[in-house]
Amino acid sequence: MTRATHRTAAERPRDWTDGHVERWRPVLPHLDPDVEGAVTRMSKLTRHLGRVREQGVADYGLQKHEFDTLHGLAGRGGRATPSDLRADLNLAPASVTGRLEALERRGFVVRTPSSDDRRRVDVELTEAGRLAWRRALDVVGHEEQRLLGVLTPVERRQLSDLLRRVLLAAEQPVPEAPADRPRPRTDRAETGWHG
Amino acid sequence: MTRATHRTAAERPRDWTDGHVERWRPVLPHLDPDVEGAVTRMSKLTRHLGRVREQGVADYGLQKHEFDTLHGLAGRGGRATPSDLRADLNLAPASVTGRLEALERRGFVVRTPSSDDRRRVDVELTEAGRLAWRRALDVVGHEEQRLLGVLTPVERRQLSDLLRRVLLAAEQPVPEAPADRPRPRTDRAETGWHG
DNA sequence: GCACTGTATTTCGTTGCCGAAGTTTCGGCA
DNA sequence: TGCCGAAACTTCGGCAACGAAATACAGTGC
Repeated sequence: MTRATHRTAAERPRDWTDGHVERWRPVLPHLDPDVEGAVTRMSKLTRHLGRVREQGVADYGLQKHEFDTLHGLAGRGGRATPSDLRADLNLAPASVTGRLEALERRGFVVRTPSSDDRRRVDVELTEAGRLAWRRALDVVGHEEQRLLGVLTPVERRQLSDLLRRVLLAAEQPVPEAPADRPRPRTDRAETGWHG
Repeated sequence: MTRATHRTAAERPRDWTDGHVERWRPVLPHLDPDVEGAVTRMSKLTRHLGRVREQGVADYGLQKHEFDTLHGLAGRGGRATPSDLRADLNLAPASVTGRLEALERRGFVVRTPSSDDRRRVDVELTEAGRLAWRRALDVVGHEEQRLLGVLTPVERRQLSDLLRRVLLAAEQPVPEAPADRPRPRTDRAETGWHG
């Protein structure tokens, strides 16, 4: 397995991104192929998993965003506030309302005004909701497992660790605020990130 | 670099995803934390870069999708067909039409019916378009470089290589159809992928 | 008690994306 | 030549996401 990295470049199998980056080299010689390659692949993979999820959960009568919402809710033990979901799902507040409304119509969640803080709303997974989520659940994990399964456990750990270092940099709002530049509104784009 | 993995868990800095995965462990003990961690981080990072791009190019009067379209066009040397862009940008045909129309209104591209094959349309970057693209370009690469820059060159290569192996698996429509399960329509989700 | 600031959620209007259907053109084949 | 399936692009209808503003409430200071 790890032997693969010792192959010569000629015999190493190429993926779509290799071609993509190669096409760009002459136009933008200054960019690092490995940076571009890694970023492109992450984007592609994310999209791919999204599509698979979409079509996978469709067999259970759910749409991707519906499943994701149920999933987020289940991750909080079946009870959460819209704000929690907004944070977990990285969504605009308005979107959460829309999703919950649709799910409520289908009988997958119930919204009840919180009694202790009446600004809040408690969202709860119904039995039907939990069931739908459960049924669709396996399908989703399978593709991730299948893809990441081509790596050895050690490599998977490596990958996850490398990404963590990158993400830590991303979560750091401003690594080196030189203060000499006003640095235009980084407000929502950065602070909303952790949420 | 592997030195970092030898830190004790206690002193290794944690990112958002660590908390996320940890929250899920009790609910779904069967999933591999490294798979989940890697996938989550890629998704997060992709989203993050998207937001940064959004707000970065806004300073040049562009929206993310506008820039991306110009970028794709520039990557083809300034000339392409809608189909090319559809493939490169991973978009539905209808979306390409919409984007190009908006860009044409702004004078960034020109669409002319191809003369040799009159089903086709030639899309060409205007001087104004190329200029807008050029101006916004640096801003975009910077964040990628900043984030991936926390890794050493060797690590970046490693990351890219690991991802290539994963992506190769993704591009493989179905590696091992077990045939014991009917495996519902994988049609569009998989074949449309390379496009 | 009352204004004030901040937070939680919803409503509203707009936008981009997508799937499906439609139109024109191409290429092969009789 | 004339037909027919496939291809390239567009139009159409609908949906989900977003930003901004509105609503409702909590907590604080006076």
